[in-house]
Amino acid sequence: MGELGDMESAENFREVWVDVVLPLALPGLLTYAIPPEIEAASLKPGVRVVVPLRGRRLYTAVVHHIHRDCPDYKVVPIETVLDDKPVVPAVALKFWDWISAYYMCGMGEVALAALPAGLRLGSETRVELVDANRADEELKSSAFDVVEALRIRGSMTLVELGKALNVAHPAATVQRLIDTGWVVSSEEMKKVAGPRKVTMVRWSQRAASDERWLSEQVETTGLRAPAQHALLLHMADKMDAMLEGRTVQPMLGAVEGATEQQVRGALARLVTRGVVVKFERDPLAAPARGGVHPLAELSPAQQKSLEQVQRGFADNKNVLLEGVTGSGKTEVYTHAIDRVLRQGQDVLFLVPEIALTAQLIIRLRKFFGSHLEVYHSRFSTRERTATHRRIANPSHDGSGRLVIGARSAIFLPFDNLGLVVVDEEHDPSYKQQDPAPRYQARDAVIKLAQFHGAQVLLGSATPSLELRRLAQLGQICHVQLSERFGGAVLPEVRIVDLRMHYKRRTMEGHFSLELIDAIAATLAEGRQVILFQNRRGYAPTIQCHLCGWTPECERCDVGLTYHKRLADLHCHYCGYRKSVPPACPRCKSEELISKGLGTERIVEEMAARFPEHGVERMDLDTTRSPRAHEQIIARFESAETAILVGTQMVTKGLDFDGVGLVGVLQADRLLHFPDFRAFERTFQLLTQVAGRAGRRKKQGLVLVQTFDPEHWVLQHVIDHDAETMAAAELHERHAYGYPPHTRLFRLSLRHRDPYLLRQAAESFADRLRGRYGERVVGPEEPSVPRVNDTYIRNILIKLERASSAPAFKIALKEDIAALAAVSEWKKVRVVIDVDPY
DNA sequence: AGCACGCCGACT
DNA sequence: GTCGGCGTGCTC
Repeated sequence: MGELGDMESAENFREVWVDVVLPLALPGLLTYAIPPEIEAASLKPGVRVVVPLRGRRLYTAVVHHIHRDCPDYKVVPIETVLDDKPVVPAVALKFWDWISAYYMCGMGEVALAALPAGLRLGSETRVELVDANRADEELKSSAFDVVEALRIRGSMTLVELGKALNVAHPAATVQRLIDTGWVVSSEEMKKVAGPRKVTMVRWSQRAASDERWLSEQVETTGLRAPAQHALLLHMADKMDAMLEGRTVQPMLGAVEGATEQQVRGALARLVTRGVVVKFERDPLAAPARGGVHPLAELSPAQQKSLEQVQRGFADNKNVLLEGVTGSGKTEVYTHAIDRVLRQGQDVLFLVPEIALTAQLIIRLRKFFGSHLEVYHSRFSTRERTATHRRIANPSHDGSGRLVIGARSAIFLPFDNLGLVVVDEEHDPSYKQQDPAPRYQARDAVIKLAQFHGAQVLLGSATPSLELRRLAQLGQICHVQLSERFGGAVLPEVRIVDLRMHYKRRTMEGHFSLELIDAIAATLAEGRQVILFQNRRGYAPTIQCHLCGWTPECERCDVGLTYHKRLADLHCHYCGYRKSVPPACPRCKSEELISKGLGTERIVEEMAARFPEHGVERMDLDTTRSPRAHEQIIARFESAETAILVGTQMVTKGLDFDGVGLVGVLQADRLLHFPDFRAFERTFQLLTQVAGRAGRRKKQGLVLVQTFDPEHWVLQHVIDHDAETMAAAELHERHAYGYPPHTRLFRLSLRHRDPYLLRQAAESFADRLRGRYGERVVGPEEPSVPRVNDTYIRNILIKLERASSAPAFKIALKEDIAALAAVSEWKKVRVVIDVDPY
């Protein structure tokens, strides 16, 4: 840059301001001044800066843009610039803007979802005494404790003080001490978690290449040095077990029969002998590149689908791949992915829940090896930060990366995205429910891909009506893969009429004899059974046999769920728990019986009925620990478990040949769910779970128990007729003005006072009705009208797709502001959910 | 997210 | 009567 340029920037610094995104639930951006020592040119959008907030505390913020609009308030300068290179690339920042506008949430909320905690560290307040010898008689006890602690420890952070004194909020006391000149405080940034270094070991070159020499070494060591011997065996064992030829292992703290000291000594000697090599590295760094298998060969049907997909992409269209369960969509994905990776572009592979995809990850790792990254919010901060950093930097060899992740992976800092795959596109977990941004990752990713000039491949055996409609309109390309791979046939679906079985008394507990017989027959054939019930726990509740009393949550308007194993009652809304009372609190009867059916109870009934077979449960309660899910699947795969009982979890990702029968205990629970998507969802769940039965040549059987055997949705499940089902449901939705023909906005109003809330909600709905007429529904009482002592009323607005959403949103914000302008309603919270689920 | 200002219970 | 509980509001 020439002299003139320099002069210009020097001239400008006083009148340039920077707007930043703070990762906090703030409504908008905050404006800061640029101090003379910071070059305005270094403040590129997407770069992180440290800024003070409220005079003291420091926060990490992301530069949004630089501008010349002089704010009409006093601005504070930013503290420091953290990055040379944007942590959020320009495309990603544009995507943040879009999410914030579309889903009507603050940019800070987007940043909170998008940045792993390791990239948004703030400061801590550190305090120290001004004069350690000052007389302390005048101090009262809380302040005295602080001073005493500081005398012992020198200086402490507020958090440390809180822990040491066992006080939740030491800040007030400390502030008084600052005001009276006892202590001084300073802000220091929390330490940034640097790359972790762990000592790893691997075979020396000689040991790795000369197997005979190595086994000699192992043998001779055995005689006189048991610790070295054990270590060598351990290493041999571990390294053989490792995937894809990774030849490293962390140095192990404990080898059987040896102390850590002994292991260290033994290791040192093995290094001296030239058998193993020690080195340091970050265990989270991308694994060394391993042997990569060639892609699986496609069946003619798959090959044809792939070609159609590629043609759709060539037409610049996103593609919906509708493939029946077991048709091998994954193989089609891998070929499409491979092509993009070879072009040096990144691929994002979205899955509904990463925990359920161990099988998928193993398969993909086989093909893509070190190019594969996995990202999920269940991973530690450190892991997520490391992945974020790797994605923000180009790969070493210039090839594309494949990231498999759950919905939050859409916020990774891709700079050169070529393809997004959305597997099981219909799955409701793509929609984030609670903290804002309440985004639908499947929809958002279409926008993201558009910003990148990338394509989207959406796959499902039971496509959502949203995508079917887009396909009908020709806005996406619809590819069908209707043949099960390897010539397998779709299972036979049979409806079991519970009314008839109850009338004829051919029920055993919650099982019809028809289902019991089918289970027995399947087990006798040596095949396995999956039982589906959409309710975890033992039974929904307990009830007094005499007076009908049922326990309810004190803070929510909802019955408590009975968990037998823990012998207590849980509120699934606020987390409240209490133990089962010994007698009915109303009539003192001791006859409290459990009512209803959950997975826990089914397991109990099955174990009693088929004691010689393994029965296991898979639901939210049994998969809390990180590896539990994999282990349950492994036991099922090895046939150790003969009967697997579960919730939605058993409907996806279980691809085993041994399953001969799938039983659905209460289909009515799904059909009568109070939601406009209940029928669509029922069809999807039943079709998905049915797809677990009978792969390969042998046809599987699906039994669906219901009180409503003629229901049209069930009829379509029997016929495997997604097309007709969709047409009928689309027609219904059109008649009642529901998505996908309209867009929905759900306004959830919340307040502690039910009377006040009702008035505010009525008035607000009337105001909206004045503007939008019949499009406004409600206010309605939700199925759980009170959660945690806060009452809720919902208002739904059904907006035609043709009308302008941006204009609507502006008007809506005005209406909300008008509500808040009424003083007694100021405290009514309005939560907006765009495209609610 | 913090931290401050503001209304109701257990203590000098 | 005060100390202090955490319930809502604001942060450039």
